[in-house]
Amino acid sequence: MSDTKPQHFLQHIISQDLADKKHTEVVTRFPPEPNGYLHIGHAKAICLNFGLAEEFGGRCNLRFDDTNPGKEDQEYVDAIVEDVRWLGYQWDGEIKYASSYFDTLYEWALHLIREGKAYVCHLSPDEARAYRGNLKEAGKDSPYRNRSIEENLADFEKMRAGEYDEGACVLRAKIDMAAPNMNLRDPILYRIRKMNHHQTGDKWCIYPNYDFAHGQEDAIEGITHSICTLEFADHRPLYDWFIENLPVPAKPRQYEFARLELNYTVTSKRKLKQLVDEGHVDGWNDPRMPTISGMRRRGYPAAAIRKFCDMIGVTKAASTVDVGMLEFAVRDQLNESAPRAMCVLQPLKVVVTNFDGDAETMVQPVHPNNAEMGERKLPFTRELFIEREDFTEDTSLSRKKFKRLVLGEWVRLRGAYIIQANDVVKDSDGNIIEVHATLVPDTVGANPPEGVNPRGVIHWVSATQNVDCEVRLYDRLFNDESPDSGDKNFLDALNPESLQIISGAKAEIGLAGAQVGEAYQFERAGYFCLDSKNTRADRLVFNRTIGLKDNWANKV
RNA sequence: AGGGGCAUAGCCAAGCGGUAAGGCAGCGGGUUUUGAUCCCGUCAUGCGAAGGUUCGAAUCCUUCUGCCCCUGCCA
Repeated sequence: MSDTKPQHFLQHIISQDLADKKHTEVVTRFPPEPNGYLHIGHAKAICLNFGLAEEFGGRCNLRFDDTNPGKEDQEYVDAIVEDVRWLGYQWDGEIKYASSYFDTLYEWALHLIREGKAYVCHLSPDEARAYRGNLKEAGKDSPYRNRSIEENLADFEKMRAGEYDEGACVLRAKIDMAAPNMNLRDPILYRIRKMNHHQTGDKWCIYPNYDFAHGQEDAIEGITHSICTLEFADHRPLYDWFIENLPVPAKPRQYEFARLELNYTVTSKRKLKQLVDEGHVDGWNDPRMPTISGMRRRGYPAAAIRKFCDMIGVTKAASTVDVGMLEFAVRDQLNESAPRAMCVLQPLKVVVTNFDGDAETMVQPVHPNNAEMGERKLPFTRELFIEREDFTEDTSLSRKKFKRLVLGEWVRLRGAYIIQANDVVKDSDGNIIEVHATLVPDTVGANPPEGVNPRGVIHWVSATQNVDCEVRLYDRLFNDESPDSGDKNFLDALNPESLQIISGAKAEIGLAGAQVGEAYQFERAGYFCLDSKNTRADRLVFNRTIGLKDNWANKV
């Protein structure tokens, strides 16, 4: 039995490279395309790349792979920067952009042409597809494949100068149209896009493709270990081909790992965007979204996401992780760090008939297992609120089944007195609107006298000194374990009850000072945080980040 | 003869020829002024299948099976 965490395959590779003196420093990078918001899957890549750099004393760059102006936007750049920073990572130096290497990339394209390894191809997209062949059959050479270097140089210059329309031609590498790996069938290096780029403006009308950009960007930045997801494994021979055939300053290596999939969750940018665009959720940062901004607004601590990424490991085996594991990480982190408080979601008034006079101040620790977090004061008054579901007239319920307040019996008010329910007041419809109770003297912080047996402990709040709030309870966005799979429409799996809004909740007075970004545990109810979007000075809105673990609900 | 990748418990995942780590979930019990936390115990005679090599195989060899990815001027 070992108490050290075993290393995953990338850690093994890096350890070996360092031991072999193949590298003296580890340099990684997180290279998102700014075409959408980051989600939990990206969090895995972020933790991996930044984590590896941290672990081995190296550096990690944040680099935007912005080679496709048609799909990208500054809005996404800003959101991604915020998310990475929030997750707790600091990139090395300035933020990098693939677009800042466009001049070099252009020179290298020229280099390939001069070497006779690239050519301008005027096949239409449809023709090019036909020439490419398919998985079973080899492709055939483009009729433009063997034009002279001079002709290609001139043509490429015309492309750059904007003399051709979009789609009229592309620059291709001359590799092998019969290669079993489709990526090697004369891949496209540059295509014409006459549009404004969020970083370079109107400087260019030709843009490099991913394959012609990524490895070279890595080389320019001195990346030692270029880590990407499995679907890029087929691109590695091409990645290496460019590194071999271009005067690059370094020879980075690409490694692939399996992307993260979560059950009950969709993580395709397209589908997340659809949820936002069609209004199924309240934006990219809706608390039900698996986006980093959504999880942040929901109240998931960055540390919990990091812990989760550490828990799931890194391998090359495609896997779908149980969301329960993410939820465990969230609870685990919150349990440790969240100050405790009490909040009654569905208030039922309790009148303590034998309590007269002013409020009595109860003192409770902010955290039951960490005295250093201090104490809080709770006003105990004649009129209180308890949770509607914490009271019943049904005296037949067993003590094991109902550990709360039953008419005629006792219950402990958390951090305060033990009370006995004596009577109920009902409205004309028979609904209980008030419970009359008596407190048992001298039971604050003390065991009850002989013969007084409280069934359990319930939370409460003063009816006269509290803070009103709205509470939002969330459930998983999808009812289907794999809403993404097969030919089903993922929208059909949407959970209609994923959001429940409760107004008129009453929280302990100290919560009036709650701040956005802080997490609280409402005892017996779950973990909550202020909603950053809907909270205003005169209206507190709490999101339930996640409920407490409930071992009892499914059993009895 | 397309190419690439992957198979260890319900879900992740260690293991690298010496007799199946750990986590999540589950189950049983203890503590508890949160039905939480915490603590203890339990959970693969078995590693996709079949052969083979070996004193010894999840690890090596052979064959087979299943799943994922690749035919964007996306990344």
